[in-house]
Amino acid sequence: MSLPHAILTALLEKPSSGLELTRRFDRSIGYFWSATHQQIYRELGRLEEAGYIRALPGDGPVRGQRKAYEVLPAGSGELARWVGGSQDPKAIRDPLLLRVRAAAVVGTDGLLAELRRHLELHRRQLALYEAIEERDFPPGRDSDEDRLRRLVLHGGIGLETFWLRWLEEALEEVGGMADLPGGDPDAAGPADGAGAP
Amino acid sequence: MSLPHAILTALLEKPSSGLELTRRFDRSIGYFWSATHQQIYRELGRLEEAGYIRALPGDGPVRGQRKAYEVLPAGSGELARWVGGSQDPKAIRDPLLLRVRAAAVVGTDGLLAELRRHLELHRRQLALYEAIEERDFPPGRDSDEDRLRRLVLHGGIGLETFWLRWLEEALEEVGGMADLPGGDPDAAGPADGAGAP
DNA sequence: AAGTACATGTAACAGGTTACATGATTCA
DNA sequence: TGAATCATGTAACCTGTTACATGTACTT
Repeated sequence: MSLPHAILTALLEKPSSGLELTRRFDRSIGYFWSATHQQIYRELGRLEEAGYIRALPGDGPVRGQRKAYEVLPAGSGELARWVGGSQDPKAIRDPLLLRVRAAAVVGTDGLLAELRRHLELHRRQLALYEAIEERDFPPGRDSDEDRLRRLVLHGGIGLETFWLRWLEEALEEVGGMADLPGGDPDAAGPADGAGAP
Repeated sequence: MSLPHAILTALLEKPSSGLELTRRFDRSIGYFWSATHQQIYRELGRLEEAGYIRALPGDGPVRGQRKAYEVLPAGSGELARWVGGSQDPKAIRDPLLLRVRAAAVVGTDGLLAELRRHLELHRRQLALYEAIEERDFPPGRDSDEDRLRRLVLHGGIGLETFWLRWLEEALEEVGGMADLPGGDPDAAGPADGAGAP
């Protein structure tokens, strides 16, 4: 239940049409909650029906034509409720960690190159976030709003930094293995791997 | 497309029934790829039909009765292919970061308590991972399989550590704000927040 | 008049979540 | 025999993804 709230946030920052939102979900907000244009149009319809947003007047309901939305009081109310509510953090669900675990049973063939590729991708993403911080949050300006948005950006920076460190450790470990082919069942470690308490 | 591979990995580590798998997805593998029992049974059916796994002989197709599966050669082949393949890292999609960003426009009411709650949850999770490392990976044992599994665990430890640090920063920032009520549009920062290059 | 970019949608499907249903086994 | 537990499954729904469809505005 986060996409509607992501859209409400984006529209509060600036009333927009579906396509403008789509563009902003390719950067900005999209760095922390991505969405395709199909999702956005579907959700705009629902939000309008729920009375959270409305189409700005002056636009007939024509198909190929721009239609901009703004948030209604009920919408910002719902958003504020959501911000202050309680939501457990979601469990980790990462394919790369899973692949390393699978490599322990079927071998690391091809894994090293993939780890190097990910390292490079995360380096670029980190550089991007750091450039944004320098550009959008120069020292001196620090309204509460700015501080909160910089805090979010620091989340992104921290996550990318984590991945860089982990990938460096992974490259060292996997690089030192002689391409361990199909996992030898008799040599396997604890049956349940990183198991339970 | 990761759930089938998570199941193949779990079954290669130890042939199991659906319920046993469900239990192991509540810990162990589940720390990095969670799944409910409904997902698991659905996927077991598909994997069997695809010829990747088979039910261990000796079990009639009775409803309420235990049915254990093992991985066939085609299954470990598919898993090895998947490990060595190419998959881009997924973009960040985190509700808590999104909520902080929303707080910049609708106010931080209720946020502080939620941040504290998350801090406590992540502390516990980190302690759990550290206990597992101590228990399952004592110094001395270091087969390639063990090193890979410990590497995965270090991923979990690194992620939890990141969250702890970020939440501490967040508590300091948000704690210093006088509960900033509804966002004042005129005082808002850059229209697109942490924007684009 | 044709092509391209802009803009809004529909349809079909896969993966994940929640609620419920059914049968077998054990034990009081 | 009735309740609790183990075990497997069905159904409905929501979110996210991919492919495609339709219409407008601008340029050449």
